[in-house]
Amino acid sequence: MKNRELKKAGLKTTQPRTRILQLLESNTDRHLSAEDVYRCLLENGEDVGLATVYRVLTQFEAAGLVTRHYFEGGKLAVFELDQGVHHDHLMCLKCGKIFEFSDDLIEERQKAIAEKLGFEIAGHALYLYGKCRKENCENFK
Amino acid sequence: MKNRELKKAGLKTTQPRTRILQLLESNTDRHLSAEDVYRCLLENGEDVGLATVYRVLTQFEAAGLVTRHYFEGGKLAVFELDQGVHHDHLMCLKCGKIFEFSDDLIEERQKAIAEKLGFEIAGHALYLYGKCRKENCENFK
DNA sequence: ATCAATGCAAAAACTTTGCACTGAT
DNA sequence: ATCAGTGCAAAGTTTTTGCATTGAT
Repeated sequence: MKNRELKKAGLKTTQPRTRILQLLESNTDRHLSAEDVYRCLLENGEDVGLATVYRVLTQFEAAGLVTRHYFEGGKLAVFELDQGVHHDHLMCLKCGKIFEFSDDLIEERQKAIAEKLGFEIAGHALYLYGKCRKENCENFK
Repeated sequence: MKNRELKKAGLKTTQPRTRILQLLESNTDRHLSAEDVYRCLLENGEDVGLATVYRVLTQFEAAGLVTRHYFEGGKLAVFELDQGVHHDHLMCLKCGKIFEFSDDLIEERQKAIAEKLGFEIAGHALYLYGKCRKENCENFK
């Protein structure tokens, strides 16, 4: 099924691409940076280059397979497997955990606002930042 | 009045800081990167270093005078003078122009969502991306 | 066999830091 | 006179690119 997705995107089924897709699939609850992906693969004995990870993730993004996020604090981008369902993000500044949510009302309002301004929306990103409940909150690494 | 703001932030009134604040004040409709600020100052015959621009902008941010944004496409951060009124951003992917808006309903929903998840909101960012009306739309530089 | 894809190393892009000098009080 | 603030150059981070080699069809 990975192969199918790659094929559909016009990408040859290579080892790095398959492995990266697998990794993202088994980490749908996390958002990984290119460096994260690279390290994970190395730890699993895969022999990839960081440049390839960047290239592959960029290709995946172009193919609509993954979404790239720039969270507050900017710097490194993180990637998330796109599972078809749109959602926004809520990030704990203390432990870095990311929660996802979706709100029809907000989506509607966004559309209305854009329309009023004569804008054709191509994408949008809503990030909330805060502190999650202590019980669930681990310390930021 | 610039001096007052700087004093209030515990920052000495120096030439670079005053100039940068002035520049931001006369560009409230644009969002400038550190590089932008640097170039503008050089063009106006000011003799500043890029490092100083970064330092000053970071200090301004810490003092709550400016807000740093990481727009899609990430990479370079842009800065906006904080004029007290919260607002969200709508960016034209074609010409780079930024429109500001604010919607009470969206704000409310955000609060409600965070509350439901037991989250204490510290900040949030809503960015819409799209294409603005042709008539107003200049080409991206 | 072919040509896309990879790994490595080098470069690029953006930002921060060290340090000796300058400037505001 | 003092010590924060500055400019410059060097270093740090994250990401991209060039090129010879490898690998999928």
